[in-house]
Amino acid sequence: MKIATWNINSLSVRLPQVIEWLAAQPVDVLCLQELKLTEDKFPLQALQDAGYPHCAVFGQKTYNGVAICSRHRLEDVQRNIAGFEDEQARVVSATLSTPDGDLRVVNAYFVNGQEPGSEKFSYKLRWLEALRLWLAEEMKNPQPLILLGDFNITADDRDSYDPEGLRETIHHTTEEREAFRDLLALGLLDAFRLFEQPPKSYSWWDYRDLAFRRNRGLRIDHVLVSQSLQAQVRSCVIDKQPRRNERPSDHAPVVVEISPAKRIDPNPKPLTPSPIPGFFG
DNA sequence: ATGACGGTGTGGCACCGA
Repeated sequence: MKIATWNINSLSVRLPQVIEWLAAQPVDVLCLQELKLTEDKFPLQALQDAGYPHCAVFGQKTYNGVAICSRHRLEDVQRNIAGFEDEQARVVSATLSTPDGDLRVVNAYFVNGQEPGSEKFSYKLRWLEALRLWLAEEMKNPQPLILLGDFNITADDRDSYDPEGLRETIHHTTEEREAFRDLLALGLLDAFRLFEQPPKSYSWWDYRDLAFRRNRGLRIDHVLVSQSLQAQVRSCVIDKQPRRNERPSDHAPVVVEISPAKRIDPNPKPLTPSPIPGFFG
């Protein structure tokens, strides 16, 4: 089971790249952020034709917008954070129903925050706290959960091309990193850091100043899994390939692979006797 | 220090992203 997250910065513009990427990386579930379109403009047919008939879409005009596109059925679709009034379409969650069991998928486009001290920054902190409180309730459910998307936060200095020069600037502030740690404290793990990774691994690069070519980037797109899934996480990688496209998104997709849970067989078959005489003495 | 790049909107630029 492969699940991906990708901020595509306008689905209208990036649809051909999304379809092309899915052909090369046929993940089971693709979580998209920054659709920048309303639901009536969502290219459902194209995704169905690509093998993703189950799409939970939460859009709005101009900004934001998120979607979960899946090969498997999606149930109990929820929009935004329960108990938090929000004009902006930033979260869509659904229960992924597979033969190997259910998984709650929470796809989020976190608030950017612009600049510490700004009105948008305080909105970011309120949004983060609301998310934490809501997920604390969600985590009481025994089913495994995955929280993924564009977090707009570097978890620590390894996630930034210039941690010293950018200290306490947006995506690097103590408040944001504390909010990230508070999410982990709910019982979630940063899937990317479960594995050895190439140094200077980033998921976003500014369009300007040849930032991608110079690898001046940030890792702000994250995959967090509930602890019960830890033993099943096989890999977590950033796919830089689509960032090399002609008119790319500024973000690269992140792909996590999760193996099915090993179940204890309640009726194990008795061991068959060896056909080789005398093998067992 | 600033702007650079790219997307959207009903525009002649401003706003937003990160």
